[in-house]
Amino acid sequence: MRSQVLEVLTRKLEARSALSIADRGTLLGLPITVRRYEARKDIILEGRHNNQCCIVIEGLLCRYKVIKDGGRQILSLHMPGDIPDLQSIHIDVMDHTVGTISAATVGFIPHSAIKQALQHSRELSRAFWLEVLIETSILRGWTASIGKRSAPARIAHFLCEYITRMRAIGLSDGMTCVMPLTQTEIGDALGLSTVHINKKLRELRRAKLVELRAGQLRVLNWRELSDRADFDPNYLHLPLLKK
Amino acid sequence: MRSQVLEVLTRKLEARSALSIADRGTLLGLPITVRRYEARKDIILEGRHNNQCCIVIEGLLCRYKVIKDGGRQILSLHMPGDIPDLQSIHIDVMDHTVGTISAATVGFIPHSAIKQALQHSRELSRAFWLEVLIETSILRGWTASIGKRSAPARIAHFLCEYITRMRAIGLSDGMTCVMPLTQTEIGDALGLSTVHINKKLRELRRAKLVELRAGQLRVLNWRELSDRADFDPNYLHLPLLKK
DNA sequence: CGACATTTTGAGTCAGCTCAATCAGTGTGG
DNA sequence: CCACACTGATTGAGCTGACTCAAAATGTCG
Repeated sequence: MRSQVLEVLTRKLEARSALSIADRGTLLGLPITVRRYEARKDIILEGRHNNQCCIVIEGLLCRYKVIKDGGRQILSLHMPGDIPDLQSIHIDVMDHTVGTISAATVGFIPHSAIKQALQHSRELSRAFWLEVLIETSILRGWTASIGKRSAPARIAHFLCEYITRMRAIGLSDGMTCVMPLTQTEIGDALGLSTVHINKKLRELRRAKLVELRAGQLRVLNWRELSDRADFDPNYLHLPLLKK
Repeated sequence: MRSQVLEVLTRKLEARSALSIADRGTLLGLPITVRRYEARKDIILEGRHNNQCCIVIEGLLCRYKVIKDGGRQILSLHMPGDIPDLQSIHIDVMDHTVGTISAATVGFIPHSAIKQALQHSRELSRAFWLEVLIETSILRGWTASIGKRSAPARIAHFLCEYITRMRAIGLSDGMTCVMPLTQTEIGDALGLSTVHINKKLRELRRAKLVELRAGQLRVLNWRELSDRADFDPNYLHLPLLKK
């Protein structure tokens, strides 16, 4: 059970990095505490200190900031295998909150254990670095999208990115996947109002590009959708994405 | 001359991390090539590979992405001591472009030399990590600002952040500093049009909060400006900023 | 079935955009 | 020293994408 949990992390890292048997062993030997969270619960609050990292086992997490008079801005989504607060190893005060979108199973690993593991393996250290750097690249993608894309393009881009990431971890066939965000949450992620999300989503639906119902996303016309989105998966730095 | 150049980096890192004499020596021994760039020139292009990191010696750099039909989004500003493309050590293809805002002096250090230095010192490695993580934190601040703040608050926040960062590296007294961005560039950074920047900037000027002329920024009423901006410097993770 | 969350739709408003000049500062050549 | 060129700042006049408010419809779950 415990090792099944760490298996998720191992698989994630191995998708991009070549780990030795020893590295694998180190990972699987990490001390981990598992907790279950309901949907829409905070896990780590902005302003708090933190002496462990959380890793998504199952479900969807997000990071967000609350802006005065402006509601909240979701900054990232985190899927199984992700470590949303890896930065807390070196930065002691959280500058944002980590919470759940859907109900989720989350593992906690003490900083001390992670630091020790990283000191013992150069390759493991590189693998963790890489995950952080790719997350940052995705964040840059979001920033550019929010800053410069029209609402329809922004929504289309979001959907393309979401399903591409889900596919990369084996949770989608590239056409269909689970999508637990409400329209309000999509708005919080894209810097748009709920009502506007709804209206533009309807247009995408009417144009037979996507379906989004009951927490299921289905892409009907990838070509056209990714075209409207100006979607280029380069920034996701995926390993062997044959497309 | 060469060591003066690396001095900028050393000072930056030492502001946040305690480096040993040996670490200092390692830094000052890094092989570096110095180049001078004119204002508004690209240094590393999106899509390219990269086998060295650039470090800002003097002047202002930025990173940006170009969005189809949407112009460009500036993703970050880089001041002396910053290493804008540190992520290229582990990610081989650039997902954005690095270029100059003002004329700038830039140093280039081969990846191989940096990797070697980081392998030899745990503290140095931590110091470089930290710089990357803080830059990411600043990026999150931008994302939230672009996504959720009104244009006036966004501009005020940008100015607060800019002068605070300049002050942290000794290039401002907290009230005045050099500000080489044109209004178009401020717009590119904030996801706003040039015209709108101009109009909202005028309001800040009329309210006697700031002056911004001839490449000089002067804050006349910090209290009110930072209040309108909802500015909380926590996310800059500055070391000993007494404020 | 009832309570609650989420989605959908309509109507009206406004922040921020585009287009189009004009003005100001700086540099260049004669 | 002046005319010209060029870049950046400013201003005015609409226009519209996205917002807010409000209500109805639909879905979910104990």
